[in-house]
Amino acid sequence: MLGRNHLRRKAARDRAFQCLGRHPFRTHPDQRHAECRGQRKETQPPPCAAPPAERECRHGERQRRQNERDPAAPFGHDEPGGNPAAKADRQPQRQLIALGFQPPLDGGGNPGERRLSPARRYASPRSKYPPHRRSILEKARMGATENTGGVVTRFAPSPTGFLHIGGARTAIFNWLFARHHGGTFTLRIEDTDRARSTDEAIAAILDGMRWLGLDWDGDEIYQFARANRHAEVANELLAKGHAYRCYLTQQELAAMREQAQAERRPFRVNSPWRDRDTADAPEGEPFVVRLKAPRDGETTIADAVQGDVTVKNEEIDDFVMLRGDGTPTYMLSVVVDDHDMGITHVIRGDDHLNNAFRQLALIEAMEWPTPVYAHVPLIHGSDGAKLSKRHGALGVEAYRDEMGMLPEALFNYLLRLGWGHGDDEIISREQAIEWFTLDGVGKSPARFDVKKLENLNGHYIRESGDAALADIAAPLIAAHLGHELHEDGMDMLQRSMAAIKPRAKTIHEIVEQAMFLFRTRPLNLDEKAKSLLDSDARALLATLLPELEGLEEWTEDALDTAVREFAEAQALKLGKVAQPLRAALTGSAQSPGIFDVLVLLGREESLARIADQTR
RNA sequence: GGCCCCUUCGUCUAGCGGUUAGGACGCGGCCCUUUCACGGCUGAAACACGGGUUCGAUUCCCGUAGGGGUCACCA
Repeated sequence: MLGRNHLRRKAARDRAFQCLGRHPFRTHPDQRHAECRGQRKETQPPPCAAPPAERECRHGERQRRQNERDPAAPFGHDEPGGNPAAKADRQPQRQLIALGFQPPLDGGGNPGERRLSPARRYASPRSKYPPHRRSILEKARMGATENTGGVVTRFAPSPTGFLHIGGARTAIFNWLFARHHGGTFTLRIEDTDRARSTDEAIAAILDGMRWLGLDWDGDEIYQFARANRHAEVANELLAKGHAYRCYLTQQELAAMREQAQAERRPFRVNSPWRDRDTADAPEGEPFVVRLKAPRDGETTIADAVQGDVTVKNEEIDDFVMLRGDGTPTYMLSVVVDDHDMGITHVIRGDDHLNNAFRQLALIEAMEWPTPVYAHVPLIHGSDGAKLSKRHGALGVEAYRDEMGMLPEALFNYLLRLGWGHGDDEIISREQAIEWFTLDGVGKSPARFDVKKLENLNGHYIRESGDAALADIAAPLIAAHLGHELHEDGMDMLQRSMAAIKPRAKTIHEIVEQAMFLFRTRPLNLDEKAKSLLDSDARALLATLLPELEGLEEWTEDALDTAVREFAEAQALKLGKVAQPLRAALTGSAQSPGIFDVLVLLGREESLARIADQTR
């Protein structure tokens, strides 16, 4: 798996870092121009080929800024404070962000269908600031970015469902990468699909993020709120001749598609409007705005995970940027937002790899700097099929609520799924931040393995504090009992954790195993407990009972001694006494150590439960 | 179907031209033991296949097979 892939990936990474001017070893300026990410071949000279004086090479531009800051800066932590010149250089970007927060387009979307509350379009649910103040906040936030490690990542879920396991892992990778480099991790809600986006999904995603401890910098950004800005870019492209109005109808498109299929050749939108004179445009007819994607040559992306990926430009179609109703499509929105937010590293699912080429065409048309791409392989179900909503892809809250997982466990498991650091398995959040780099990410898809997750969860349960576990378990126990736990109940639950923890892989197992503490007499015995308590056993307990009643102190040591001496006197193995005792005390054949049980239950309750079984 | 990507134990992975191919989960055995766990020891278990390159390929190159992704006025 490694070998060639590894080397290719490494080469791609090296190049990527060179373009950012931050490669740890090869920092000679001339070398950095040799190969650039996402360069186009043949159609035009490589972006860095021309001397910067004649042609503004954006890579050179970024390069120069970098050098101005600190030519000898070490990798990754090179711009605290920045320098005024560099700062001024980036100013325009931040103003774009500010501009972006305007009311959406008039008539955009379909008003009747809108399911988001108006406020939601402008601000996060927790933001108490009206739209007009957001720009100020944004400026402050982006200003903060200047003082970090220069790395800016984003997690960009679309709120059409819960935060599923694949999205959670993408979020973790983005978060880790930003934190590792002392950079900025942003969250952007891609709610441009008005029909499918819901407030519930947004709440679930934010909730899941917080539960996993993935804190994002600044307020989350709502993409739909920036529709005006997206349209603005499309119009700019139109003005520059990099885009065109396409009057092709859905029917015409469908016909073209069918024909291509009939002739058994790949379908690609080949709009007659691409090169038509604007004067020919039909008056008042609806149109979409398409990007004029390059048609000759090929494009190579130096992906930080996948290595060099090359696609012929003829494969890239003139995708739609503005719909018939004037609203922006996802393809436009991501690129504009990523640019305006200053995203340096786009870490996302493999399924976007093909999109990256389209997006790159747009980026190049705008002459914007290219981010580093890192496309991580998808997670598959245990049977190797793609994880989908109806196929085992649960929301993270299901892992918490239905499967009883701890966030630490899910975090650790997801981190290890598709990423490795030598033989390390148990990795704390802190350790992960220290270790996480993109070259640890594998290229092949991983299968989800619940058993391993559970094992990890067991580990983190054992590591957890008794009070914390009791707090998580208490409401679940209360739900079973039908009433809240009293103070002494909570106390007993917490004290029982030391004995229960090593036996549980999930929170539900903790609850299950703690239930015996709260059952009321006379206990219901399960099948195994019943067979344990045959008449001999009951007689034995009857003999043992006065011994225990006579004990001066009810401690583990005292009980241990008493029961062992009793067993010896009866010429029985300890197990012969302990098992009936366990059945009588817990109603089950398995429980924590019997002396733990006796102590936890207390003298009165223990003796009463034993007595119940001797009658 | 076109294009793109992937392929080491059942699963997650280590491996960076010479290794008895390592670890973890799971599975089997043993030990510990009052049950169940925890813990300790231990066993079975993998380089998809075929060609090259090389003194030597799990590792580099090319095919084949299998798997995945993507081909919207969805994101």
